[in-house]
Amino acid sequence: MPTHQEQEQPRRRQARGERRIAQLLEAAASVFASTGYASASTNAIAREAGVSPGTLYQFFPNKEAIAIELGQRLMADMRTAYGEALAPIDPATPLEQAVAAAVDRFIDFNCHNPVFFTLMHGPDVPGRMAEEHDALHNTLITRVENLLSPLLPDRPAAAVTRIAHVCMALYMAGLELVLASEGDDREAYVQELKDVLFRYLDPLVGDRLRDAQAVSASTAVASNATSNATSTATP
Amino acid sequence: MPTHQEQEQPRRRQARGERRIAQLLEAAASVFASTGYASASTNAIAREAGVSPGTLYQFFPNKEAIAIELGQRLMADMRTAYGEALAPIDPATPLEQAVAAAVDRFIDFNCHNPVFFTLMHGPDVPGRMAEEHDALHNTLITRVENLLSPLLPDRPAAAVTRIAHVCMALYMAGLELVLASEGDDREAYVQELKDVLFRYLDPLVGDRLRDAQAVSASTAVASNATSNATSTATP
DNA sequence: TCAGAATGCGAGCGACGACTCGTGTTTGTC
DNA sequence: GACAAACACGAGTCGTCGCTCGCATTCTGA
Repeated sequence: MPTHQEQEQPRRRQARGERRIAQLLEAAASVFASTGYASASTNAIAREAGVSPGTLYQFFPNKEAIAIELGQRLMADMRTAYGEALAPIDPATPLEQAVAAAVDRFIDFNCHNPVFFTLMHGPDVPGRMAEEHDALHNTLITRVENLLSPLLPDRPAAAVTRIAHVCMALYMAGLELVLASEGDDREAYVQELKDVLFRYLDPLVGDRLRDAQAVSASTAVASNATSNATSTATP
Repeated sequence: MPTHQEQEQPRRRQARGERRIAQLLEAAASVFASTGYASASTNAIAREAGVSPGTLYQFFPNKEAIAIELGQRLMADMRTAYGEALAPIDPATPLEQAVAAAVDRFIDFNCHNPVFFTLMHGPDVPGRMAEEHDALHNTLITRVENLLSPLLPDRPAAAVTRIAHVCMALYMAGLELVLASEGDDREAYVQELKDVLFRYLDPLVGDRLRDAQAVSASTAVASNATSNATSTATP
């Protein structure tokens, strides 16, 4: 009597199949990003990928599984892309630079993967998709908490959590503006987002890091940042 | 030859009909708020209102028209509720209080009309609904611009517009957090939102208002209603 | 070489939702 | 009371969408 495995055994995929899966996920990313999850039809995804509806269901049991798999791959990409960006909290670097660096990385990732924002922000996520959504959100919240807690040693945990939620919400709001604009406007919005986060957090951090920030404190108010646009990669 | 009116003439409504319309709009508000616009079915709205699907279509040509009418009534409500809250920019009151008052009013309205946020924020708005959506958004943006422009006389118009967009985005983000929480948490988030907006705007307003407040600014500005800020404001 | 698995197709099924239509009831007006 | 218009009903139509099924084609391993 063989082992009766009720779960689906992972059917052996050929190289062709893996290619199709990548193709389908890319198509799904495109369709999701342009029309949202709920409005995206599986037929449209299959058409975008250049295959038949039946072929799509050879690799995914249902529409939700496509979004789940896509979300997981995006999370993996994000971890490898800048997983270490949030982890180390260097108390030596001034807050303004830390915020700017974090924002730059996040924005960069989301500009290259616009689906991510759609899946994170879309309210039209049924069933198990919502769990994935929440899990992802909570992961990010926890990260921000870990980043903030050394800077806010005096606050109760609930306050730190709340501040983390506010930071996430502010970031998502700014990201929406950034993704909706282009060119110089986009860079300007990025700068505004940095300003918002920095000015929000700076008074909370208090006098702890005040001395380290003394270098660039005076330039914060009067700077007009519309001219220099060469945002080269900072080493 | 009689006047061939291709457009639908407004059929004479009885009192019963007006009551039904209000009933249906209330039901639609409930269903939209709980499930979103796209996921809401007209049958569910009719059921919520306690009427048949056919009755619903006696008063609205289609699903979109329900949302349109609902949005227009909400806008009217908002205008009467605190239409004057944004209009007068009293330069004597400190920025912090002005921001707090505006936030309190907006939050209050949205807590009593949760549909408003759904219709404003939902990405699932097809066809003509999007126009209405944009129109409403632009109206609010313009209001914020008019509020800000006297405070930012030195900035170019594009910068003021951008700042207004940022303020709106920040407000919407904060509102989402507020609506998702309850009790003390909700009040705490309201306070955070006020802090965010104030800290963002305060450095922008800069030393201009600081002087004006010390001098107890001349009330000459308060009388003009829609003066399109002639950028050469003589200090 | 060849059995069997993986891949691919696309017409079609079942469910659901926006909307209609024929019919009956209530209301305003003469 | 009579007539028309407004109101109300709910079973039914039509289109869409997620998903299936039978069958053809390609690949793998022995």
